[in-house]
Amino acid sequence: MTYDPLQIEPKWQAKWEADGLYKVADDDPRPKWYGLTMFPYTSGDLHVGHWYAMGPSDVHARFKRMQGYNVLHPVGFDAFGLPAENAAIKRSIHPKKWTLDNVDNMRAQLKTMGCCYDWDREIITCLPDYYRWTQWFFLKLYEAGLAYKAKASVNWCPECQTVLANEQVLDNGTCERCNTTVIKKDLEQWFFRITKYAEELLTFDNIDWPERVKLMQKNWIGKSVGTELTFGLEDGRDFTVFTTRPDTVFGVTFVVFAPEHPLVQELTTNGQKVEVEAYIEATKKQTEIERLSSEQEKSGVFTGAYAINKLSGQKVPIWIADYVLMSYGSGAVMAVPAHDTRDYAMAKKYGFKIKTVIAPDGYDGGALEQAYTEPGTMVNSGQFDGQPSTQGKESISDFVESKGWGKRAISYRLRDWLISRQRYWGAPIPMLYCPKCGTVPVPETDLPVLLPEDAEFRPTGESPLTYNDDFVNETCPKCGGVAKRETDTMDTFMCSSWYMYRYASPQYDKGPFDPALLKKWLPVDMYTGGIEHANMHLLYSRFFAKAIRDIGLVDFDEPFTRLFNQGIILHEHQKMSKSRGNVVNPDDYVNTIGADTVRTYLMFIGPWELGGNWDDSGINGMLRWLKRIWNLALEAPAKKASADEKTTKEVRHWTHKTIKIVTNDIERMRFNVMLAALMEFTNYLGKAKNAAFDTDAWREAIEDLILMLAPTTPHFAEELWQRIGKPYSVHNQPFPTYDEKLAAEDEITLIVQINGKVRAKLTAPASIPEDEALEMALSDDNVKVHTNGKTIVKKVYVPGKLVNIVVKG
RNA sequence: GCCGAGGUGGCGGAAUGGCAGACGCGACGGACUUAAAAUCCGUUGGGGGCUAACCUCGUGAGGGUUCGAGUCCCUCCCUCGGCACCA
Repeated sequence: MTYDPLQIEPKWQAKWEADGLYKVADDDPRPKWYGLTMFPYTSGDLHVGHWYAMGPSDVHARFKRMQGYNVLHPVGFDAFGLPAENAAIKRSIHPKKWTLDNVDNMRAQLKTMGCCYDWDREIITCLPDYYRWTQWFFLKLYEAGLAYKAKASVNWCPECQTVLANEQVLDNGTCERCNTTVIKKDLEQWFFRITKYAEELLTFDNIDWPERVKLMQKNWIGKSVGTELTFGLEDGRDFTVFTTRPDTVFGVTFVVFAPEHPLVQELTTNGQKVEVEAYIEATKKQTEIERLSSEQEKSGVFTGAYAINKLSGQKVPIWIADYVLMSYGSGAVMAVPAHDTRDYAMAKKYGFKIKTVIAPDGYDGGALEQAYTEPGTMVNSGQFDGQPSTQGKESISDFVESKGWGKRAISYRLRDWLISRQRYWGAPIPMLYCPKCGTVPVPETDLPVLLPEDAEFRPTGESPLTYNDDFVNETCPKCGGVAKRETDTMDTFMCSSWYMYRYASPQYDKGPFDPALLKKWLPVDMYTGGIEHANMHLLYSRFFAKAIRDIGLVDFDEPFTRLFNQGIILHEHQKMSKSRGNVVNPDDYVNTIGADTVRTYLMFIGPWELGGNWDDSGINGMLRWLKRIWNLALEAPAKKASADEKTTKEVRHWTHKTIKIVTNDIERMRFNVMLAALMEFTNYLGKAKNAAFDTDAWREAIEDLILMLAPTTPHFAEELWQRIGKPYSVHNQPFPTYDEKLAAEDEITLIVQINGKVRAKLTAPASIPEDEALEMALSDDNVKVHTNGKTIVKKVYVPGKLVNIVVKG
């Protein structure tokens, strides 16, 4: 009988399911271990990219199981959202049907992977017993003052007919879903106050996350330390600017307001009105990206008004320009052309004075060729002259604070999280508007606010729910009068900000989670998924954990203790996408060579974090390898040689050496190297078979090999385990452990170098002392050739490794 | 522009500062076969050398540190990712 994956894989999947092999018990006394993979979006079919995300993380979870942990490794479906709705519209079917059909399809496909999922814990975010709690969390955040409604200039996608979070706008100014150019709209929207946690989100203490993700989040949050300065107006009023360079305040030669700044309308003089209005209109027409492009030439318009620099007493003109943003700092900046490249460009174009106040080393007092933005010595700055500018930042801030002209301040680039969506397929925001009582939250006991299924969900720019009278008209829970429901739905990132908690008690109906089980399972010990969520899901989830911690629902600060980002799997060296038509469907491979081979091949392509190109030319190598193992384990050699002690010792050495490498590599998520080590081991066993077969050492080697393969090829290992006569199930066996003494080499290859070049490779005992090693090296023939007639200057000995002899002449 | 990751045979890739190219694919040669597939054995970085020992060049380019550099440092080139008029 040869290895036949198509026969054995369905057989074991059925048996595992019937036996509940992967059911996770909450009362298991063993230490818990929570390994989570980012749940898939219900986009249709599973492709090779899903396997790449889910296969290796299943291997790691299975490894932890075998190491004796009570492992929670659940799966579910991220099921609300625009793609489902758009696809449903295109096909003229209901998003619910489309989504749940996809769930059925994807679940069936997932089961063919042979992962150790406990399907009783599956969650689907678009079902009422889930989104009820999404709404419940909204109410909790509202009560805590972390959810608020405000009019804001928001990103609007004309194609999707909805607002987008900043994170959903690509860097070319287009919608991440449909690549339509995003425009700005002023709308009343619900926000979560993520900015309240900006500072805490910058610290990553006690979590083991990749540096690049931490850095991406730090860049996204964009902390700047500076000073808020007040400037005077001619009518005696004040306004504020934010600057990181208070040391340059004596160099201010004009002030710039964002076109939307509320003071602009008041301050603009009659003579400038026409020009200012025209500029504001032109700005509105620009996309955010055009406006923020540093490529674009600077432009601006004079308001006719003047500001007074309190420190220098100078009067400077107030302009408006589109490069100043209302949403950052105070929407107004002091312009210092001598020391800021943007202000310099404005000054050159419109003829503002350029006043040097920070002197570079060796400055001769002449005009600067370009803005000097580095530190230097303060000049033309009154009482502060002569100070180093770094010190000047502090002394000017002190001075300003003492005068009451401003204070030290911190600005963040991070904005509050906009969660309203004017679309149908999402969790309704559980709020009511009463003409008498104002904004009223839906009482917890009335949850869920069900998403009506009979809605006309074509996008119109308003939420489709607006046209559903049964949904909209409601009684005010406070006064009993007529109230109207909020018709916007929530951003789906809200659903995924708390799903990891739901797995702890997925059927619990008295709250989003059973507090005792949450305490048992959370936080997630190992979270894996793509890095594309660095500034979205991963940041929102961290915010969410901190927010509900402060509400008193959880007692940890971070939801994911360790994070690992796998890379992207490409096809034809491009990202897989339906529109490009290069999506690889794993089913075709599963139905011909089996899931175990696909799992193995995906892990062998390269380091998991780097991703790689799917090219099936190498996949046969994996199948060949598994077949070789099959024969190795099950077939007696044709010619049996007699076993000697040297052979059995060598077999044990290889076994333990391999266990050591494999254990280490799975912990490090270096699956490609782990497989290489297992291949070397099988190559060795193939050579040793004739002599070692039927010895205890051989049987141990085969058993340990099967156990080491169990996480990677669960069906294959189960079948072999049974065929060598071991009791079901291989997946309840402990992972092999190694004996350091047996794993250690007792003979080494001693490398002999002359001037750093290898001249001999000698076999020596691992414990060879320095003098013996040198003697052995120097008596080698080839070494003699290279040392004869030369003076030995130096001898280097690296124990157990090499000798380097340095010669001269 | 700033920050980060990376650049190693025909290909995917391996290598705590210590044998560069593990492991796999592909290719070539051989065994088995009427034949093919499958399987098994061998060879496989370039150049030289009796296809021997061995020598030599070689990890994007150029310098440097070191007994010794794919690995550390400096300068530069290329690819990918993030941020980008953020005051």
